[in-house]
Amino acid sequence: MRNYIADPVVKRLPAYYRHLRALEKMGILQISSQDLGAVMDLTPSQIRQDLNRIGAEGRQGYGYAVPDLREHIAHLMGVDRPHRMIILGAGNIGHAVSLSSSFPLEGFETVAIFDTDAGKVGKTLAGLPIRDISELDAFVKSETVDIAVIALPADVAQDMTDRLLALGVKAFWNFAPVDLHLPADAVSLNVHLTDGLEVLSYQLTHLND
Amino acid sequence: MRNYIADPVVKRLPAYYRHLRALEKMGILQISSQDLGAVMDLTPSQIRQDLNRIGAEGRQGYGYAVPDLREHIAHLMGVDRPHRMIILGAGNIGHAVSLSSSFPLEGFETVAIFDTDAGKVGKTLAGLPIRDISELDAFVKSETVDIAVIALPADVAQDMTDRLLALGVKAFWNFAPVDLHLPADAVSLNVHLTDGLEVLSYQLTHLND
DNA sequence: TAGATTGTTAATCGATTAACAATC
DNA sequence: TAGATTGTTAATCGATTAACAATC
Repeated sequence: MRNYIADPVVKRLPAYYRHLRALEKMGILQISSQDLGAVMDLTPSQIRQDLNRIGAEGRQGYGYAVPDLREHIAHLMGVDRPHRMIILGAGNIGHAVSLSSSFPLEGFETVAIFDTDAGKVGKTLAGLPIRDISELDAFVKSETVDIAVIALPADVAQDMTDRLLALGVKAFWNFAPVDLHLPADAVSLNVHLTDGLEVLSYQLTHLND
Repeated sequence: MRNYIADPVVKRLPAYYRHLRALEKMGILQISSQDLGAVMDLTPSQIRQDLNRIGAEGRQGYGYAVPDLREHIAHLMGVDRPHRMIILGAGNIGHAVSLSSSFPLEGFETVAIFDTDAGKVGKTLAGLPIRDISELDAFVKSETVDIAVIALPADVAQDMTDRLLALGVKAFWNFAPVDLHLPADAVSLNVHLTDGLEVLSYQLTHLND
């Protein structure tokens, strides 16, 4: 528990990762907190605090080694190993997640898709068969499942989550507009797309305040 | 500028709105900061600070009127008026946003979809024709467009945003994995779905710390 | 070596929580 | 009225920024 990293820092890690990859692709292999701050719109001080906190090391007088830092952050976030995902719900969101080409690039592989709609079951989506929900238990028991994508209506999201928890699934990427209730040994990320749109609406409405 | 509301408060508004609607649907028309805090997992103190800050009024001894409060927040966020959206890019994300039934319920209506792919142009999506990008300027000049949904690859997101800015569009809901650069009189919300997945991966990886 | 930049402590800033008088 | 709960000020907590000695 001593290597606990504060939530605001964890939430910045993907942005560090994203910018470091872009820098590396541009051939920039070393960068100071000053310059990285300019790229990411953060203060150099915050960058040094963050990187120090996550155990990354720079070189005084020179800065940070971009590839090393990127790898360090990838390992910390666990994206240097593959993650197997199942998608619950073959609606709009289920389609978009399964068809996305960017998640596999980061090691997040969709291995199964489930739905209750008899009209969808049996069809193919992103090269995978849409399975009937009755096959869920057997699938999760026989295959490794790291993350469940909840792409279901709000009223069934918690029930399905409970069922998956009972099967041992520990991580939930939730797109239903509810906040999932979880035990302490499981984690979730609630996306709430509409919430974001409402925040944008607020900002647009108050552009001239 | 004196009715400036701090960012953390603004980001909580959609959650207030969501819970207040659920409470109202359950027939709960009055609620104390104590009880609302229990529902939303916030301290009563924070709720009173927030509501006071946004100019909502409660009744000492009784609590807050749920319908009034919901309407107050809806008006503050601007979701009590319709918003017209155009979608740039008819890929996975463009499909999901256009086909979603939840955004129209909140007054966010998709009025046009554009793509560059000749194979897609002319087809119908969510009851709308997919238009060629060459029609963009004429469309935006003749119709009201409140929000542009950037559902494009990262490498063209900024260029398209600049083009829309020149046409007078002020709000951007960006799903491309880049941070848009905007003038001070425009607003954007960057969704970064992959970032969320990476945070989830971090939490899953460090479940036992 | 001299200059640049980190690592880290101290200062500041802002958000959250606590407390309680006002009042419904 | 008495009890409950707001509105609001004060205290606390935590995150960000500043500063600078250490050192590459």
